[in-house]
Amino acid sequence: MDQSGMHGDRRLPSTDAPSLAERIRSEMESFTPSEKRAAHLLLSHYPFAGLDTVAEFASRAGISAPSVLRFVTRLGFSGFPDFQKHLREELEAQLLSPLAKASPSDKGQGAPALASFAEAVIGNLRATVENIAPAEFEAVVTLLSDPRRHIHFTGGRFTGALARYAESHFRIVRSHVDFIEGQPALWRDRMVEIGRRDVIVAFDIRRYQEDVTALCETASRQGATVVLLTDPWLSPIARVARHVLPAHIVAPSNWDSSAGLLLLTEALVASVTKRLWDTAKPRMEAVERLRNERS
Amino acid sequence: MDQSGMHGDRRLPSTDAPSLAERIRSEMESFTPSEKRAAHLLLSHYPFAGLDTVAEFASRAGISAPSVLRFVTRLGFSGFPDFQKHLREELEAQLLSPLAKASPSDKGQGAPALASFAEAVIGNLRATVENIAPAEFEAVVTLLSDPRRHIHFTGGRFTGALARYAESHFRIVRSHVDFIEGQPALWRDRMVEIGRRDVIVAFDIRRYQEDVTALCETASRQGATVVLLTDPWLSPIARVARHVLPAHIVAPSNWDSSAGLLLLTEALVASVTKRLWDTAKPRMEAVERLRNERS
DNA sequence: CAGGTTCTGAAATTTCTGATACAGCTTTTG
DNA sequence: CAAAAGCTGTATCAGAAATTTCAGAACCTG
Repeated sequence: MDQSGMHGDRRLPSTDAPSLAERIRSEMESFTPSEKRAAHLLLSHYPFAGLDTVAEFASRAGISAPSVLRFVTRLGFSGFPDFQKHLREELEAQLLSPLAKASPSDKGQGAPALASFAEAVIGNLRATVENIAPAEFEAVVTLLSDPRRHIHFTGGRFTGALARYAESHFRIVRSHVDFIEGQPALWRDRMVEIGRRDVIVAFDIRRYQEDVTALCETASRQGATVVLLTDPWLSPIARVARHVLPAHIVAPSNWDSSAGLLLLTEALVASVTKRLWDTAKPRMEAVERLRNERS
Repeated sequence: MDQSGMHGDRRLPSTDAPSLAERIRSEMESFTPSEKRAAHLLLSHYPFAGLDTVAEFASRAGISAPSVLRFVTRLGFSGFPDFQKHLREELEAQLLSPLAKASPSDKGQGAPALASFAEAVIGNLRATVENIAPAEFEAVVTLLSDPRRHIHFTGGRFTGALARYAESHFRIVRSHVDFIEGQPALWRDRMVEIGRRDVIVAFDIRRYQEDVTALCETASRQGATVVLLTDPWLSPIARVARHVLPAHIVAPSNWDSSAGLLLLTEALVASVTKRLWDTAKPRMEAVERLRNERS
C-alpha cells in the first residue's frame, strides 16, 4: 500500500549547492578522530553549533581549539570567521527558500541503504499509528497505570528484547513489574501465582512462537488480562487477548522491522509515566539515588 | 555536561516569543535617526544582518560602530555578543519548530498522545539518517560482515535490550556473535580472550553508564575495534570508538526514545544480511530446520 | 619493538572586535 | 538668534578571540 518509486517527486532545484553538511558527511571517513567529533557536533546541531566561538565549539565537541581550527581549514576555509560566514550565508539562503528544507539526500545513486530503509520504517510508523484506535491505546495505558495490577512482559526470540526494553522502563515507573522468559520450562512454575490481578504484555510477530502463545493461553485461563503487541496479521494470542495493538513490520530487508512495536512501547511508557507522575517521580528519584550511591 | 532531574526539559526560547523583530517595529518611532537606519537594515535582512561584526553592520547601515552599539544597548542587551546570542537562539528555535508544528491537534490529550509521540519519533529518525555519513555506515557494515571477526554486543540498562535485539539477529546471519552483560563482574574474565580480531558494538545513550565505558576501554586497550551507537552528545566511549553512529533521542516524554538506535540496528542487520547472503541463506535455513525439529 | 609519521592540546602570539571618551555637529527651544 | 540638549563620528583602548608554535602522545609500519 505504499509507494513504487519511493516518494518519487521532489523538486531538485534547491541550490545545487553541495551544502557543507553534505560534504562533511561524504568526507567523514577521511577525518581524524577529533575532526570526526567536531563534524558530529556540527551536524547534530547544524549549523548553529558552528556560530559560536571557537572555544565554545571546541568545548562542546570535547576537543581543543586548535583541532577545531584544523577542522575548518581542512574543509577549505581560510579561517574560522570565513567558515562562520559560509554557515550564515547558507542558512540565509536556505531560510529564504522554504521548500529547500527537504532532505537533499536522494542525490546519490542507489547507495542510501540507510535512507531508504528509514523511509520504509517511517511509513510503518505512520501506518501503525493510523490503524490503532485511540481508545484502545488509552485503555492499555489505563490498565498499565493501575498500581494494584502486576505486570509481566514477555516475547519471542526477537521480540523478547522489546519486552525487556519495556520492562526496564516500567520497572522504574511503578512496582510489580517483571520479565518472563519465553521458554515454558522457565515459566511453568511461576504460573501458579498468576491470577486475575495480573497483566501479561506479550510481544509476538510472525513466525509466531508456540511457547509464547502457550504462556498467554495459560495465563488467560487463570484469569489474567492479556495485552498483545503484534503484526497486522495478528498472532494467535489475539484470541485470548483483551487488547491488541498491531504494528506494521514490513521492511526492505530479509527481516521484519520492530520499530512500530518499539514506538508503541515507548508511547505507552511515556503515557503511563505521565499518568502516574505523582508516584513515579519519587520512585525515579529514589532509583537515581541508589544508582549514584553505588559508585 | 548534562542535566539535573531526569533531563525532562530542554531549554529553548520556547513559546511566547515576542520576537525581537516585532519589538523593534513597535519601538521604531522612538529611535534616533541612526538607530532607525540600524533597525531598518536589521529588519530587512532579519536576523542575518545582525550576525556579522559590528563594523560590518555599521558599514552596511551607513552609520558608525558606536551607533550600532548604542542601538543594541537601547534594546536592552548588555552588549553586541549578547545581542547576537539572542538572534541565534531565536533563529534556532524558529528553525526547529516545524517539527513541533506537525501536530496541530494538541487540544485534548486522548488520541494525540500516540500520534504526536509518533511524529516526534519520526522526526528523530529523519534527523538521525541525515546526520550519518553513508560512508561511516557502510564502513560498519563491512566490519560486521567480516566472517573472521568476532562480534560482541553490549549496552546499558535500557539500551542493553537493543544490544540483545541486535545479537539475536546477527547470531542467525553469521557465526562468532554474542552478547556481553554490562556488569564488570560478568565480563572481566571474558576479556582475556578479546583481541584484535574482536569487534565490540556498544549501545550507550545519556546517563552514560560507567561500566559499559569501562568495558569498551578495556577491550579497546586490548586491540578490539569498538563501534558505538549513541546520542548526538556522544557517550565517552566515543573516545575509543573506531566508528560512531549517533541517533537523535529526544521525545515528548520523561524518557529518551531509542527508535533511532533501533533503526540503525535494523538497517545494519539488513545490509549485513544482504552482503553475506551466500553464507547467510544456508545458515538461516539450517536454523529454521533445527527449530522445527524440536516440535 | 624501533623509527617515523600523524595527531593532538597547552601555551604563546597575533589579530581583530567590541567598547569608550571626547569633540564636533545638528536640532531644539526660549 | 543664541544657548542647551541631544546625536553622531573619530580616535583610541582593553580585552577577547583566532591563530601559530611546539612538544608530547598515539599510531602505524616495517
